[in-house]
Amino acid sequence: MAKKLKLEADISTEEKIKAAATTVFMQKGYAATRTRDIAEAAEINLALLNYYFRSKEKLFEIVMLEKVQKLFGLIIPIVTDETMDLEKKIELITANYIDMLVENQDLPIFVLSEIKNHPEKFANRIQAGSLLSNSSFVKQLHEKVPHVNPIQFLMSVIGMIIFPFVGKPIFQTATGADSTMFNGMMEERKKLIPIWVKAMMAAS
Amino acid sequence: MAKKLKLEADISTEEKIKAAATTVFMQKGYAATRTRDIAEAAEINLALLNYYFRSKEKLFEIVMLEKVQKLFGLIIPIVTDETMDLEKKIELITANYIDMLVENQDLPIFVLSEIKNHPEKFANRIQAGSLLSNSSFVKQLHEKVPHVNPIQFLMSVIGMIIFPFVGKPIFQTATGADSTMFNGMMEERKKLIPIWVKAMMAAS
DNA sequence: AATTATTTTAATCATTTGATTAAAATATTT
DNA sequence: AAATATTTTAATCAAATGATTAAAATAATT
Repeated sequence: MAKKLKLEADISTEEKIKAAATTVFMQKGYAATRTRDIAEAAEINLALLNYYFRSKEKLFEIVMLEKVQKLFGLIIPIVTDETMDLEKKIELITANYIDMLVENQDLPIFVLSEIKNHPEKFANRIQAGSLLSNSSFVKQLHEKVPHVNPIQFLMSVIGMIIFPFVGKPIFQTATGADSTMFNGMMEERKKLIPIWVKAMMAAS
Repeated sequence: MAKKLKLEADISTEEKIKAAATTVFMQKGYAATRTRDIAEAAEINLALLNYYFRSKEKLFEIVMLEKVQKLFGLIIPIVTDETMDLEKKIELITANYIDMLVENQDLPIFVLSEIKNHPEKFANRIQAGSLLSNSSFVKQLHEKVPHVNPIQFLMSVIGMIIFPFVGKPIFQTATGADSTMFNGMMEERKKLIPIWVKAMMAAS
């Protein structure tokens, strides 16, 4: 066997396990994942997983927090920006989200489903909620359309962006679209959704 | 113990197990569900579950097919209707879906997540796809807005309707809304979404 | 009422699974 | 090079889990 410098080995082994855990957890969900699946994917002995991460649950929490961050972190700096105008924010949220989701298509269903299965652990810990509610984005929406609850728009925009990825198994078989076609449609949505949202605001 | 007529016992016990299985599967998902959880919820001996349904997987398939039917069955008769006009269809789909989802809030995340976890078993078996693609609803969309892929509208409408329920754990903590407030917002969406979709079509 | 068929139970299996332990291998420090 | 610390492995545990079996209880039929 080849010699390994300590630090390199440390990072490499630990990261290898975490990367494998990320892959397997995202694909199968927490409950259906066996620690042996992760060990096999990481090409390490099962005991090493517990040596580095103590338990399946602890390892999962690390993966999960990273994915929650990835799913919700994107939107916070945009909606809280005090200088950008409303329409620009909508364009940016749409484009950034779709770009990220095209590269991480399993992310939304994984995160939303695991939050639902472990609400006591994650639901409260996500303060994206209060950040959003008090954001300048919500204020701008309220100024533009005072008689509609801004959350109604927020749900719709996020829904239009995220839902195609959540419902992909359906739409895919529904339309016989391959991945290239699906991604092409998502690309098209970066233009469509901002146009639509502006029309929605004007109509309300 | 009270006497039981054979047929009554049959239906009652079998239905009791199926009802309990539905509850537990919907709440925890397939992988996290233990057959003992179901037996306990149904107040029956564990062996009875296997006596009536052979295996956890067979029982799950029965529950799952019913739920898939519930989630997708609603939309088919409307979108395939050859006489109803486009705007009426949008109103009806929205109202019917929201009414049903308010009563079955866990349905979308359960079905979509399980389909994702067992694609080989369910994804292809759902022919809602081809029905949709060739529906008069899609034709009507294409006539009204020829230069936009009708599936783009479909994804948006379904997304606006379903996503609030999928993302409920987020929006709930996000807004501090209780269930009554959430349901009230869903009620409001029955009016908002058709207005919005009409505006979207006019703007495209 | 006696016999047969159906339903239910208690006990138990064989696997799977998360985790631990003690020893071996490797790296680091002295 | 010797001593010490860290990393990795093989073997194993205890608990959980899906499923089965044989017997008991109940219902239906003759």
